[in-house]
Amino acid sequence: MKKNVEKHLTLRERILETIRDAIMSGALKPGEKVAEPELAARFGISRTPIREAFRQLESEGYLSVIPRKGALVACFSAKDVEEFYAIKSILEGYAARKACSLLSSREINKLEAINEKLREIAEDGDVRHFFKVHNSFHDLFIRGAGNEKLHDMIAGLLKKFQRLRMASLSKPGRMQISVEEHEKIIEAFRNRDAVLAEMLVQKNAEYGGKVLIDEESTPEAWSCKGMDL
Amino acid sequence: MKKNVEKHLTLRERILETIRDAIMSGALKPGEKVAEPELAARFGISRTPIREAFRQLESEGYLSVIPRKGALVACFSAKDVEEFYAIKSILEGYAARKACSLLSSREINKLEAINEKLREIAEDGDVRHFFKVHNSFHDLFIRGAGNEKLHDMIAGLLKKFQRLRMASLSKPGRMQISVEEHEKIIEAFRNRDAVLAEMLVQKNAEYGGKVLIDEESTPEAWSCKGMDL
DNA sequence: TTTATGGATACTGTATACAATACGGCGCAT
DNA sequence: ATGCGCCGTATTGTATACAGTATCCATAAA
Repeated sequence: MKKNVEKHLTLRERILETIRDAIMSGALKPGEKVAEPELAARFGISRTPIREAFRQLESEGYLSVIPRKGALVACFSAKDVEEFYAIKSILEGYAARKACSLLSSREINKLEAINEKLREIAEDGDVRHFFKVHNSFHDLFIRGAGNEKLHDMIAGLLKKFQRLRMASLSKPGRMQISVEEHEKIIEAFRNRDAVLAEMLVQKNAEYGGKVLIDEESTPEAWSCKGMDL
Repeated sequence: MKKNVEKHLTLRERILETIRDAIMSGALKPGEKVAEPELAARFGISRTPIREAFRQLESEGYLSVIPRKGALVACFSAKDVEEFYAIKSILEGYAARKACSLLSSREINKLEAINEKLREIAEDGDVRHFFKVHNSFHDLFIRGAGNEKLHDMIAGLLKKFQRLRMASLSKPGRMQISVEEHEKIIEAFRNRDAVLAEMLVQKNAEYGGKVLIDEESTPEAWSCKGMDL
């Protein structure tokens, strides 16, 4: 669309995106082995860029690389999920508190518009689309906190756990609840009630986590229970 | 000492540590170019492991790699510093709040012991030693929050900004103040006053940042003002 | 004197070749 | 039949070779 100019991506960068997308989308499943020669053959390139991409994916937490054994797609334990949502809750809550006094009314209107769109999408039941727009909602007020590093940090976390959050939003009625919660959050922003905004966002995040954890005992898609590793 | 058995580190892992240490210690200065061939020659190895280490260091934020140009040691802007300490404050504060109800009295005693040691070291004025023990103090109660991911996240952040924190602790009187603040934090832990503990830890972190930022205008060691890049 | 241009040089990006190690299967002994 | 050990194969770790591009400097023109 707009970035067609930048065709000078290195192979490493492209393969990095490709693998990361495959992991996020679930095409590569947790616990699954990812072999260099196979990928090299599949994409018709040498192992070198693939290995370098592996190193980045390892640092980002998408792969677990065991020296001289190979790379596995990272798994989540129930504890990981719990911890993730706790951290998400804290960071997003803080972002909301800060954003409360920084957001322009124009931006708050934008949030309102996004949420109305979400309401429509929720009725259609298109989870993937909902997810995308939902992200833009959170992105907007998190950016609004004026702390880039915080924004990047949250974005990185969310990306890594994308599959989980998608699963959370897929639970019946979850999308509608989300829209209503957003409504309250927007109201808090309008009233410049930082304490309330922080609290609401925290609860919102925590709820997302609970939805997943309460359903434990079912062997969720993200777990690796009983895998040999 | 205990892990001498594990001599089978890959070259990549060793070079990774070496470069990271060089950056953290300041041997490689912010903005400085890091060339692959030079390192390869210096350590008598090929470029391959070095390049892979670069990819990890890039993901960890130690290097800025510009495609087809090379790698530079990452710089900090005043905004970076500000944002860093804001995030540190939030995360450590939360850790303290959680730890408050989870720490055993045995662990609180340990904190007390560490702080007494810090008091002694502060009198000697050995900043490096103080820094090390100081880290173990924070590490203890952050682990005490029972959230591993949170601990790893904070540890990663701190590592990246190690030079800054060292600079902060080096300011005259800073070590003594730190010891006194720790004393109050321990007291809050003993009284299981989670709200107070969180507040104190937050203030403690914020203060560390202020010390650095207030001294701006002086071209600090971590800044890259006026560099060509 | 300043700027533009061209080529030499050096570095990055990628491929390939080689070395070292882990895995799996087969045979043998108990 | 089962367990142990050896060997072949496959995969990872590292080195090297080669291609493409950016940088630097010298030379020439304005």
